[in-house]
Amino acid sequence: MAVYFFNTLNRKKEEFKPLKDNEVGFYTCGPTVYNFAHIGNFRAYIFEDLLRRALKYHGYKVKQVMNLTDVDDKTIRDSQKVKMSLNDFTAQYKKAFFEDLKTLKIEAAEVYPAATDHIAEMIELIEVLMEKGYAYQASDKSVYFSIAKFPEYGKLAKIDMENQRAGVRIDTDEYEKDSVADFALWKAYSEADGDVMWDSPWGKGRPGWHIECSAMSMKYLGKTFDIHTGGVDNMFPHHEDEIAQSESANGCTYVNYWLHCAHLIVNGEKMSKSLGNFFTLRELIEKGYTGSEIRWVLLGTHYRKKLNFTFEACDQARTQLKKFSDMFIQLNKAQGGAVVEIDVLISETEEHFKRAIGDDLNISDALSAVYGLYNGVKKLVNDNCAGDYASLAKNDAEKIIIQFKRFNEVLDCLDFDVQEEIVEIDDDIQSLAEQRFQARNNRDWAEADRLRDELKERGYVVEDSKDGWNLKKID
RNA sequence: GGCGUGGUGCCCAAGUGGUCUAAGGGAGUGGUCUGCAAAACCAUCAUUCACCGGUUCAAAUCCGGUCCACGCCUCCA
Repeated sequence: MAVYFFNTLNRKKEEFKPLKDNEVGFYTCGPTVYNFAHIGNFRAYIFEDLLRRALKYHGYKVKQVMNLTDVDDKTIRDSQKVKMSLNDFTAQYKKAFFEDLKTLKIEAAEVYPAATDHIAEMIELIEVLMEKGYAYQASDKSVYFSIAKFPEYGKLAKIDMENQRAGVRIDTDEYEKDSVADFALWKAYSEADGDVMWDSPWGKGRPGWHIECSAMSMKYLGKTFDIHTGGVDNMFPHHEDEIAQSESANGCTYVNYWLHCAHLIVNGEKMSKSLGNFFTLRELIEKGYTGSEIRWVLLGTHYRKKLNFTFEACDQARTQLKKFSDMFIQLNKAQGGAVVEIDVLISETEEHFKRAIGDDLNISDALSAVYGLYNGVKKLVNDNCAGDYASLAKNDAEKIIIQFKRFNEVLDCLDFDVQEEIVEIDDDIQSLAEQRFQARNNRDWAEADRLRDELKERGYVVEDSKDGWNLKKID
């Protein structure tokens, strides 16, 4: 089954053809480790996780590389603020990042190269650019890439440098450059960098931002590779600069497919600290949401569409995921002999799902396939088993669960091991419920309702069932 | 100023020339069940796709214009 992606390079959906038959190499711009990642960041990482799982679902072997930017203005600035070494400072956020990935069940990439471990590779690449005449050292000792030497500059972001607003980015430091848009490959050491510096053929300093991605992707994926992803904001200048550097140095296409995800907004507004709508994953977990619920929300909107994050959506996620868990609990009870025609439903929804995620990661359509199975199963059980899952044949129930697990290879939000809620309940609550049960049996409705209200006040909801009652704690 | 994206029911959200009187979810409504509830289940829920024109046998989907929202052009995913 063919896979299609919307390629930013020409703004069209294209059939995906990897360099190697069965293997896909892709590079995803990772975090700058100067703080806890926020949900906007995770929108991008979830998108990339969906990409890798969709590729695997379609039978590809994947090699994903995600960089960790552990040296730049922000990491240096903030490590100095707290008087920590750059390494110690970034180490704590790297650790936090990996913990967060686990919370959101984002699959581990094959390689997580850190910029500071690849200074030598970056220097090597800059040397090639110097030799080939694409780079120059300015009077401020920094090394810049000359975009005038790369006529295709702007092809990704569709930016025509002639028409750009002149002046906005010129500050006093930048007069050294031949052209304002030239970007730094190597930044000469300045006092503000403290003890952060490396030796290079151009003197002490540190790498520019863009060069790490070019150097590290080349090392782990080759000079040309299949897919490169990131947030839309990375399109320009970051990815444009990567293309310029890499293609100038290597003389070949850098990346075949560029995929960019749209931003996340919160309650319709851009997420920002001043609006008070800025959330890290950790804050949401503290509010009581689970990783699966947040994953479901972040996964649920197509990656090229702005995702409006709301608490309402998180609550909906809880409701939706619970529906699936409830069905799994029921399916696990199957032990009857009723055989239902399940195979067609399974193969249809499987095909639907696979086609959808292969169609530029159309998650909405894919989820409709999942609900197709869900609703189809309910209908079969209603029609053939009078709604009683216990009378369903165990073998059929297992087939259904296997298919949901198959979907879960991509979604990874469904929980198959939920037990029916057994709440630890105090004896006095238990006895209130008991008394109410007795009152009901005695048809003393007034007393029964009074006891129900009392239980409610104490935080429990009573649900009557055929042969007794259930107590549920109110959240 | 330049470039780009998007406006689909109460909310979220697919569909991008005919199977669309528009998928799916949430909420709502009606019903079954129940002493009443809750839960569960069943049913129902846009002749319409921001607006105005045009192309076409046929448009939510293509073209032009208008309005609105947003992003990038300032190392923020």
